[in-house]
Amino acid sequence: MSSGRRQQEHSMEKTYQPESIETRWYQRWEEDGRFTPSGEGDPFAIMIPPPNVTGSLHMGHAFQDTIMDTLIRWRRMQGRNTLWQVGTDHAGIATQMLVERKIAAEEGKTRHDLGRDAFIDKVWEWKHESGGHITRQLRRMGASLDWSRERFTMDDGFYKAVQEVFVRLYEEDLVYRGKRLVNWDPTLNTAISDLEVENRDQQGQFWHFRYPLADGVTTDAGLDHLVVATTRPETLLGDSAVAVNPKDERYASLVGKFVELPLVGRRIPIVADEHADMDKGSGCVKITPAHDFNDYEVGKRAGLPLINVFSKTAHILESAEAFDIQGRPLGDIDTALPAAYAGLDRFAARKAVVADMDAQGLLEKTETVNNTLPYGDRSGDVIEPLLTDQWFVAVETLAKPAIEAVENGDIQFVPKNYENMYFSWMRDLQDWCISRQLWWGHRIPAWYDDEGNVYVARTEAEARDKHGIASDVALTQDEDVLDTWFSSGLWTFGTLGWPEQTDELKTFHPSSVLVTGFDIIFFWVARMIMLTLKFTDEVPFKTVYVHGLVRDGQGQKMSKSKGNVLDPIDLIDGIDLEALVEKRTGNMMQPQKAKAIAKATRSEFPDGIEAHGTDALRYTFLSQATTGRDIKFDMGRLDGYRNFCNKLWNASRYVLMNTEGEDCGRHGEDVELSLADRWIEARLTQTITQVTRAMEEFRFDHASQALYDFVWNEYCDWYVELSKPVLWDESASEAAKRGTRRTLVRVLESILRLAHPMMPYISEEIWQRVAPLAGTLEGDNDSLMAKAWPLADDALIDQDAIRDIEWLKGVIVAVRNIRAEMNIAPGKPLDAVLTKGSEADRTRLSDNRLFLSKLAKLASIEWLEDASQAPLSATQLVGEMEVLVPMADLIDKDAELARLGKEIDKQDKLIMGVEKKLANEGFVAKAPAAVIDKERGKLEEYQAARRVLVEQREKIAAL
RNA sequence: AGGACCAUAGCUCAGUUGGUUAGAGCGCCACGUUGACAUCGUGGAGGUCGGCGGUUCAAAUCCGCCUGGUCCUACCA
Repeated sequence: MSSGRRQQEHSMEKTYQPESIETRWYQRWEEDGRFTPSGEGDPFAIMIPPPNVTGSLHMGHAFQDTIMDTLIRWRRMQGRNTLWQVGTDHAGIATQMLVERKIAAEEGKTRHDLGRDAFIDKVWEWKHESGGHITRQLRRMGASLDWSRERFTMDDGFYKAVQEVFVRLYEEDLVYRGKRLVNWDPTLNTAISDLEVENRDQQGQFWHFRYPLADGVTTDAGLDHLVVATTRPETLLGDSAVAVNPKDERYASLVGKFVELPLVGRRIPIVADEHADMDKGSGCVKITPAHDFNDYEVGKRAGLPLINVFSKTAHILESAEAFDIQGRPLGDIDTALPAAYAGLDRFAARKAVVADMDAQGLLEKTETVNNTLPYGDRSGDVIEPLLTDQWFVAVETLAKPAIEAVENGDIQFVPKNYENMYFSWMRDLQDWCISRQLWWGHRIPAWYDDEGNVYVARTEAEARDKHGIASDVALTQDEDVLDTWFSSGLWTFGTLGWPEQTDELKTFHPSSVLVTGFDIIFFWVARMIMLTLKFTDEVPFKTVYVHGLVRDGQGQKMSKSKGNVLDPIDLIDGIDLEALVEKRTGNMMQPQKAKAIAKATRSEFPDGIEAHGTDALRYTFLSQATTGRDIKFDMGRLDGYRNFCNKLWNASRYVLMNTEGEDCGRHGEDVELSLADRWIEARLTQTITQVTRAMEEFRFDHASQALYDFVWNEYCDWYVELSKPVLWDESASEAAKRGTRRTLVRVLESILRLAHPMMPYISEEIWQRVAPLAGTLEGDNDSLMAKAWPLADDALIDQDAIRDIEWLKGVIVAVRNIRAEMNIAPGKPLDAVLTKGSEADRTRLSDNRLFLSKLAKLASIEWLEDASQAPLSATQLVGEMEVLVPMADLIDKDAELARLGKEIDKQDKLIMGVEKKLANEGFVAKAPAAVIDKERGKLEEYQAARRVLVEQREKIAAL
């Protein structure tokens, strides 16, 4: 039998020590192949949003992975054929930049120094070196991912899938190439998508320029010029018109006339276009179709030439380039630019243009305005709209079914309001620019001959074959790579072997749930839906669970520059203060902030961060996982759930100490179940129902809360205490002891099952010790992971037991209250008397005498038939019944009178409230009978309580 | 400018279809080392549910307006 792995310490540490068990269990599960699909049951699949291959785990990942793992473990226990697909993303720009920085630092070289092939080799090298980092961290989180199926968005299979999709889209005219205005990052020298642009507010200058009218024309007001305003004077060089609103009578006579473009001397027309806003400035606007998205549209409508004046690095060209709206070069336009500007970068050119306009008396005025500027979210550089050759996906036909899939409920968002966000974006979708001028990524499968003809095919050979191109004709492949989201858009089916029709694809697609952040709905979710519907005729997933951002305790976004980043691994393992400060201040982009960050860190974490263990971290995330809103990570809760782990651990210690080596009735021996036994089974059943329902509704906060309450407030606080008198009292029968041991063990075993999806490590560790006693361990290598999720059997809900225990608790709490109020030592044995109760109360007393005296620390407890015989006592009410602790000599008369007065006032208020309600005719006439009865019941209850207090007051006053 | 979400105890948050004496954890106060646990136990204090108005017999809950906050989209020539 016991292979070394089965052997365990039989004694448990006094406090829970997560670090000693977590890694061990993860390795064991992985070795035993417990993360692979069982092949039985209904399929349940989650595809992990692939993290950047060279990244490291941040709080957002940890949160997201906890939710996915909880869902996966839960469904696995329910007997589903469960796949959690793992993989990483090549993350084009991010990874390329990272490696570029690395070789700049280490070798002082740029990627151009190395050349494309050598550079890409370096990236692969880096991938192999660092790619395991995040997957190791995922393992620390306990994520039960199927590592045997790990994928990468640039592995061979994905390469095939990407080529296939691109080629098929091209063949259906859904991918096209064209010279279009795109968001251009002059630092990275690549196009980026709208989504990668971050708009930032700032103050800018607003220059008003005079554009002289040509041919001696004057305005109605008699001026020889028009005034246009701009925040980007350098684009003047590329103006191809001035627009006025067609309804603007001031300029009606000028439409069709010309202005002479200052500095350049080009004659440009005055056109009428709705884009010009009559109420803004002069009502005239300069039109630069090659450098502004709105102007591009005006240019399209008015048939204007596109005049590009920028290089790819946003420097002024020696002479401009002119194209028509289709991107064809135009020969008949004067493209000369003033030599003085050639080679200036855009900001220097701006200064120069302003200065020159001013010098010529053409600068009417300068204002300071607030405006927003587009920045590249990777480079931080100002984005320039630039005319370049790019590949696009025509999204209109793809968007339609993608919208319908959500409309008709094939895909559901949780929470639902994100559907609106999705619709509003999808209804107004621009064609998706998918080419990037990068080296790291899927190279576009298009080849060109010397004449510039393009051939799209899966391989060069196929291109030659298909188009009959002789082998002596040189073909060169497109230099560009595809947007990372193009390949990750294929994630749900690409990971399952598409384009092959694999068994996995048939079994696990569509996947069940996508767990993702709202910030990625446009980037990823929408594109996945479009591409997946197109190529599989299936939705990629049935449910999208959208979670919020993990922020710090103050609600700030976590960022390196703010110095408020928490590393999930540090929360698990702990970190000392110096290491934490170093981590937060080392290697900063803005070193001047280091001092303040170090100070803030020292004050927030004077002793560093203690180890909390993975389960406590997971539980914290789950308890804070309110759907769809950001979470402020609460260190206090993390401590609290670490304590919860310890509580569970110690309750288990108690159970083991009292059951190991004892008869727990696991072979069907006779048992006698106590009231407490029946009660805890009933409450367990209710808890199973609650937790299961919460999981079904994705309310992990409710699930974790229900379990926490049950474990701490019911099982530990009451049931364990109630088990002690039975186990430790000599008079209890063997059958009763056996019944209690069996219940202790069985309920704990069920608790561990309920806890497992949320807290996999501690539950497994304890389960291994408890399962033999419960008789649920099957074989040496058994695991809680493989056990069934508990089913609620409503027949076990014994309402009488629940009522009786509530009564018992009531009496015990009443005595404790008396102790506290009278300032009596907790350990001092008291005599108690019950009176004014019903027959049922009397029976309960005789049935529970033992429990009452033990838990309330009573020397005696008696039933008094005639309440008028009661000695002077401290009194508490349990329903109608009074709990009395005789104590004539101990009462502080004045203090007690004051206290009773306050209590009576309190009851008076309650009584008045209810009486008022009942006196309200509208209420009596319209409220449902049940509500009215309830109010009447309350009234009686309050009045009874008041009577007791008044009697008591009279007695004491008479002393 | 349009839209979304949020505002409940000192802090972080629950509060299902309107009917509770409005809850939990942490923190705070008092007492306490009884044989699972001081990462603990017992008891307690603390909220006019952001403001105003409306619907209703009844509003933390539904509606409108306002204030404050977070975010998204668009625009800023």
